[in-house]
Amino acid sequence: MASIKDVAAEAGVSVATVSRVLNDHPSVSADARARVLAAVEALGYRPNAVARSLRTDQTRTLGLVISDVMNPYFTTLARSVEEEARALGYSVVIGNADERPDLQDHHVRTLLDRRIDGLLVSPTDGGSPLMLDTARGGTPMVFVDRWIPGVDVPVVRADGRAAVRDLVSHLYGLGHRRLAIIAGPAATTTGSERVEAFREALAEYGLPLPDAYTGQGDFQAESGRRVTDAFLDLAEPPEVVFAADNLMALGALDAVRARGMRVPQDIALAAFDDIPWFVHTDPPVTAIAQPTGELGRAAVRALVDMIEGRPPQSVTLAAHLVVRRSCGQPAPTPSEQPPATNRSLS
Amino acid sequence: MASIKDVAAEAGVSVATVSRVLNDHPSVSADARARVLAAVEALGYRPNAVARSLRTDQTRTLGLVISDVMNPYFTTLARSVEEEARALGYSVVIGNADERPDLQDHHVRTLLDRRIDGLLVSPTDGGSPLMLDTARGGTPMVFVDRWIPGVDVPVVRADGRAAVRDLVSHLYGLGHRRLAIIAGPAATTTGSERVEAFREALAEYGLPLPDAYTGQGDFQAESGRRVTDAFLDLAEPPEVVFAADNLMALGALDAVRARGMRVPQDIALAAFDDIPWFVHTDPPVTAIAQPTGELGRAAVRALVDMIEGRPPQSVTLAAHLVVRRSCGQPAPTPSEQPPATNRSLS
DNA sequence: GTCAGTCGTGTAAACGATTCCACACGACTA
DNA sequence: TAGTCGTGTGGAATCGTTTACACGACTGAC
Repeated sequence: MASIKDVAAEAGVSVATVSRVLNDHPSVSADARARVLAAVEALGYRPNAVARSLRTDQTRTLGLVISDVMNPYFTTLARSVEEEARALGYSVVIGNADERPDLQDHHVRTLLDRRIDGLLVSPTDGGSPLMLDTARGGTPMVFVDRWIPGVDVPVVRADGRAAVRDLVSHLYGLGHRRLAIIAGPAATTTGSERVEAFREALAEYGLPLPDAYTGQGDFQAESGRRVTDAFLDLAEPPEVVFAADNLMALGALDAVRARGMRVPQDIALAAFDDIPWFVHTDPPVTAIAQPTGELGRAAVRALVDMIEGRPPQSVTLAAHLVVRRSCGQPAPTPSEQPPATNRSLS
Repeated sequence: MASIKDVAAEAGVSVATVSRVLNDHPSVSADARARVLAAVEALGYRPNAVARSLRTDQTRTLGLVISDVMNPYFTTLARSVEEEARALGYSVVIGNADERPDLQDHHVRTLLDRRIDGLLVSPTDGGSPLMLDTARGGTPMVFVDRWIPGVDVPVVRADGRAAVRDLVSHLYGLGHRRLAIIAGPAATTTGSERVEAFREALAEYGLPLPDAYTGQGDFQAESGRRVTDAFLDLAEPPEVVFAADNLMALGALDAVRARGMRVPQDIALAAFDDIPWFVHTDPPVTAIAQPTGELGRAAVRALVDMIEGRPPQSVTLAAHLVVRRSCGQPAPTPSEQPPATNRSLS
């Protein structure tokens, strides 16, 4: 593969001049510029990004460590992150932690070794030593969706508090009184916050949230299945199950179906995180939708601000309730017609 | 950030010795090794992968260019690719082409500039000049899922021919005679092959595939919606719509629902690519399942073989039909109980 | 006609690693 | 005792860039 030296030789100039042309530095004669450009064309030369990064100490690359690629929420997030980064002249390297702290650390370490310019993380846990060191250690870093308390890093996230209150109000209005939740890992902020918001909202209606009605999940489908099974085995099962993410909702749906029971007749279901498929499940699932695309874009902007020496902004956006039929109410058909299935949620 | 020089100074040895310890080269005394390791520990030193890559001319990184991150099929593929690559000591950088040839080229170029060791591609089109040059130009490359005919690059893919025949047989058995297909872009192999297989299977049953019944989609939900709408507007609409991928099936579902019609009573639906959500849609969707995970793993193995100088193997695996209720038959309930929603399809 | 300032260019020093080569030092062997 | 060999080590070149610095040629002001 042709190097800058070959181009210099071909154009009859020094490598410095070639480099100047490539980075369009002003002081290059029109003649030299033309010759270099011709040589570049002739040789099909492309600058070696590795060498360039070594010299300039910047890679124009952002790392994004997400908790689970199989989760449509994170997939949407990744997509918007890449889009915004590309618009800003950066590329993105994604690491999938699969909700495993060890894998998360693996990716963070690999990305750091690669000398990425900045890191976007949606932590799977309360923060490994590596993560904490990285945050303190000067690497530009932004938390997105989930964050780690006590660490001085900008956070871009959605606040679901109001939407959860709306959900509880909706459920209460339908006559439900025994409400259960499938929580995410307590070590994640989204895991604990959603339970907290749910508990507070219930309290406003004078409803309790007994321990038996808070199942511990891990944001993956299997755990939703397991927890729902346990709920269904109770002497007095809940009337509603609220899954703290869409994958656990899917698991819950599995568990209910496996018993030959029906949603919402036998048990109601709601989920955090709306996704296109929820429109077409049986029944369509009532969910809390996050402005995922905007979250991703805002996170990239904050990170790039940090990298380029501008003060970064933490951002909190509102989530909102989307009512469908999984909690018992007939769908308000007009609003449910043909929502743009794919992109509309972002 | 500490460099190898700092470590050398701290340990009181030369950088050469540090490097030898790091790459566990045999000829280093136990004493020197211990001192270096201690210095590494003390300084929290991590080798700079950029510098290392420049010198060794390898990045231990694979590029994966997929057609659409929002498509669960590719998401599953990406996951298995990363897993296998990690097991083999490589990392993966994903580029999402969003079914756009220009974006695909953008990612290929970026990855090449980064000097990745090898490229895994699922091409969105018939091959841009860049793609063709890259393939011929000696960069280790493997096509996965889709490929470009006439290019001498190993291909790892699934053959859906038999499964499509099974599907048509299933549909014929249910009494359906007017079958339509939402095709993918003709420039992609999966786009044209699936139509071909469908047409051949129909021929075996003496059924035609009129032009009016072959709609042109682009593997995205919106096109499925549009094509289905057109089908439904025909004087004699088809009895079955077969979508060449899961996203277009989702769009088809949208279109049908928007008219207040029902699947399968008013029109039947089947899809290529099975995904966990199809179990829970209304109705559960009959689909052709690919061994996606195995595809990803085989592709990585082929690519790494190529990179490391071993002869790579093209691989073709079989897809199979999964019957659910969207074509009219009551589900064979036992097999449909609680299939592991998330991982089982890979 | 001299001097200061531009302008375009090239030389060479980095960046942080790996690795070839030479060499010092003991321990053998002859 | 002298020569040979093996072992561990360091010096220095190298990978492909960018960029500080120096330099020669020209311009315009005095």
